[in-house]
Amino acid sequence: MTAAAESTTRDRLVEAARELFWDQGYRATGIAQILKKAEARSGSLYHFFPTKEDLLLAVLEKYRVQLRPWLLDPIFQRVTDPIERIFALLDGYRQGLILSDCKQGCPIGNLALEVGSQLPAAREGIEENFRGWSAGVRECLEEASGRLPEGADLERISLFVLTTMEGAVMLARSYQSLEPYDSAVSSLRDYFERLLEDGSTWSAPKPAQKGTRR
Amino acid sequence: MTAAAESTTRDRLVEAARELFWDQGYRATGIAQILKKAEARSGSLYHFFPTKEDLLLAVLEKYRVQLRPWLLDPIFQRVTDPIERIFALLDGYRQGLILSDCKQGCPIGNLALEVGSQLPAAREGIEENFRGWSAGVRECLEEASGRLPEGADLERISLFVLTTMEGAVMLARSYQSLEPYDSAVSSLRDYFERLLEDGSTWSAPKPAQKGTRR
DNA sequence: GTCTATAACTCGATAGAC
DNA sequence: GTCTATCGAGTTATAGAC
Repeated sequence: MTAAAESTTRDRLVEAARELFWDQGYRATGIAQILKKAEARSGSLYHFFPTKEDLLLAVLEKYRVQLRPWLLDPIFQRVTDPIERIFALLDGYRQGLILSDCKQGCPIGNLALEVGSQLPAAREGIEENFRGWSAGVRECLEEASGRLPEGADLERISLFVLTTMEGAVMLARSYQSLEPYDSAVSSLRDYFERLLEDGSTWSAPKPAQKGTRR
Repeated sequence: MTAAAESTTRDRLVEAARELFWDQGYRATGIAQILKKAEARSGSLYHFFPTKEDLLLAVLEKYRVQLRPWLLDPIFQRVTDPIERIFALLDGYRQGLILSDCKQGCPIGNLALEVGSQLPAAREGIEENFRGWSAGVRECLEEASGRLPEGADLERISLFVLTTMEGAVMLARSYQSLEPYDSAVSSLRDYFERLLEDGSTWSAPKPAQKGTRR
């Protein structure tokens, strides 16, 4: 096993499964479809993954490992203000909705509702992903803690950001519209402004997105 | 019709499908399973519903029709304060999580992520259900509008409540714990308290707030 | 590790008698 | 409107050669 970047059969299988599970869901994706996309044969797949569920676990592990380098780090590098980092993260999901015409949402959230209650090992992988995501938000909050009310429950707020994102993505997909997403983010922004106003020098909120505002 | 509700085959099929879709999801539920639970044969099912998707649409229609008499009205009757009605509604979902050991969530939310992007007719039924739910919340907000900041965007807040509920249920199931649910509801409560105690005008995010004093 | 072939089963849906 | 019988396709997974 070298550290080189050549795509192994295993990698192609996991990546193909990742994309298809995201597009169609876990059950709606057949093994045959994964094999075709990965340009592999069933013998290879079952050599690496005894069952389809094991493949799902590998997908969740990939998400977990790539969370920082692929999702958080690029945003944290581009945006410096810790609070704006949170909203930049949310804007990333907004871009995903735009690119998919509001059809694709959060891959972890999809799996959470589809298989989270039925496949215990997968549920754990999902929980780990959520914990990693909210930990990223929490770091932002800690950096901005001076501007937040003293004693603010940062863990609670970071969970609230995740809650809002997942709920908002669900509604955007269900309404086939960005409106409920923008609406929810605006509400979250409003909440943050009311939090920040409490103690602080924080001023001039950025012109977020043009949601449904009256 | 006697007072004792005699269940028609059609009703039993829809109810069996509703429960199974809620428990297991749409794809994970087989026709055979539905037939067994409903004590019916495939000839009957396909007499009423040409496809499995048509059965799903009937389930969504049932949810839509029963939303007020089964979900909203009992709560509105029991709780009078309009803001507390909203939190009583959220507490109802909490009870559902407790009863199912955090395994069952919102049946509409589940279907939204599983089939919302793939079955357009089902997506419409899901959207209708969400609209009905948030309209119920909106009525509460209108009743409490005197206590909210002037010009508050009630539509946006009602969508935010729905967003929070759906996101919170997802996290509770994923964490197998009520904690993230309670956490999110606490955050929403905090938001409402900040809105309610704000006697001044709606301070929703504005491009440039200048000299806003409270 | 990868290949082909296929087992064993379930799926949604249909046909036609009654 | 309900019954039995079943179709054809699709499913996950396996066997065994290379």
